[in-house]
Amino acid sequence: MAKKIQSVKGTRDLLPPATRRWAAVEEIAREVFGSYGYGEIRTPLLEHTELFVRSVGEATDIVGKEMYSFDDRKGRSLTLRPEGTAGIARAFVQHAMGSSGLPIKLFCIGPQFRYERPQRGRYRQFHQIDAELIGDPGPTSDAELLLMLVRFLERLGFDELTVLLNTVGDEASRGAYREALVDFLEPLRDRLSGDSRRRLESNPLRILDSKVPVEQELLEAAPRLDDYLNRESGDHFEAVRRALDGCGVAYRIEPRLVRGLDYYSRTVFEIVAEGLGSQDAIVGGGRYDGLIEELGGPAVPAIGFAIGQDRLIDILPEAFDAGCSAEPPVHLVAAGEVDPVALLELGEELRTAGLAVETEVGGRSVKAALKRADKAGARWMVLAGEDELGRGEVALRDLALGEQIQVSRETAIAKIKEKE
RNA sequence: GUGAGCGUAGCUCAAUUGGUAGAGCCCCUGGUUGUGGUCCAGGUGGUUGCGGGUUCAAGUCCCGUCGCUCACCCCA
Repeated sequence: MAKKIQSVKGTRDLLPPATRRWAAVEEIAREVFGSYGYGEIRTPLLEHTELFVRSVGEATDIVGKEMYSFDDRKGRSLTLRPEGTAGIARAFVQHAMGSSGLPIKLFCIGPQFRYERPQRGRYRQFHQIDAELIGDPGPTSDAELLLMLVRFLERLGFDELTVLLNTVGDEASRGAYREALVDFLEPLRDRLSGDSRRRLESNPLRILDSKVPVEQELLEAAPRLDDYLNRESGDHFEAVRRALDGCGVAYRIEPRLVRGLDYYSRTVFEIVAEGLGSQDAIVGGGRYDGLIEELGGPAVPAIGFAIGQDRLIDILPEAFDAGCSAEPPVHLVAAGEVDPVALLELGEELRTAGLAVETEVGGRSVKAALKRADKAGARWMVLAGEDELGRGEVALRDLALGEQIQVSRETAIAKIKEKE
């Protein structure tokens, strides 16, 4: 036997019927996001490595150790996208999308890649649903984006999810705070973990959400970010909260929430879920006012989020499946010496009438066909034998009741439709 | 990248102190020359993840490797 080839580590096949949930989630995303004026964008899976280094940030784990990168035949360094925002921002700049008026609202559904050790809720190929609102600096946009996110999750049947909210201030505020935090932590250097010590230089804010208990204690006395917010940043956050309160969006302020990507400014947020083990973040996002300019575009502010589709689908409420299960098709079966073309034609006739039809072309016994139809949960079987075809009729069997009648094709179609 | 646990039929799992692999489900066929869900009978399906070692003998013990799972880290 030849050696079997299996899927690449950290990637997985999504098989039917599970794919129905995926498609249903995506349909609902298109519908909900569409109702807020968002248009779908599809960016390449492959980008120049440079894009992520410049946007996500050199000091981040994503760029530092998780990128799925390789050289192409001409020696150019390419990377399978590890997140969605960078590519969308790149496309915005490349196509001068701002020239047709701002803001631009976009969403993107598709796979992302990170070279990590797989575990539950973490795969090398995973899937995100991104939404980005580009070109409006106002807190009302922040609130509307979050509102849309919450509505989407509600549509899927989630009702217990809470948005964790924080602000990391604008660049000036963050700069001032960063200095204060480093001044505070520097004398305590010896008591910090290796990771945190490294971050003292590269990305001090990330130390804030360290999970090391000792560090948590040390941080109790650390300067607080909100004391360093300038007037503008403070007002912005205040306005976001007021808008969310007004719309009845539940959130919890999480002062330690900072986010792993360099490009965030001001509003940042996250949603974590129960029952997912340690990979429990299902949504992350925030404002990125400097990113587009950083990528050579105009100085245009933006805000967005990414939903982890794999994790989301993992914890979808039970009731969700009922809503996306399809009506099992009518089973069309030949009995005896029947011209296969006549069977195919009959199938087409039923489909033209709007029915879903599964044709049993296996040439096996009627008994076997019935078993299959039964297992598929079908309600109807249309049986076409020599006798029936000769008279222009079919045998219509109601599998639920076990009743069978000889009727014309038209009558059969009418009967099936009537009971649907 | 680090650590731990686990790899036996398509799936879920057995196999005693090492003694040449078995069940249930699924699938196929028949019991019904064209009739399901129950039942009965039969059948297909395995180089025990892969490679090496110890042994008279390895699914079982040892080493390596690959994969899966979980945790750390990080994040979606």
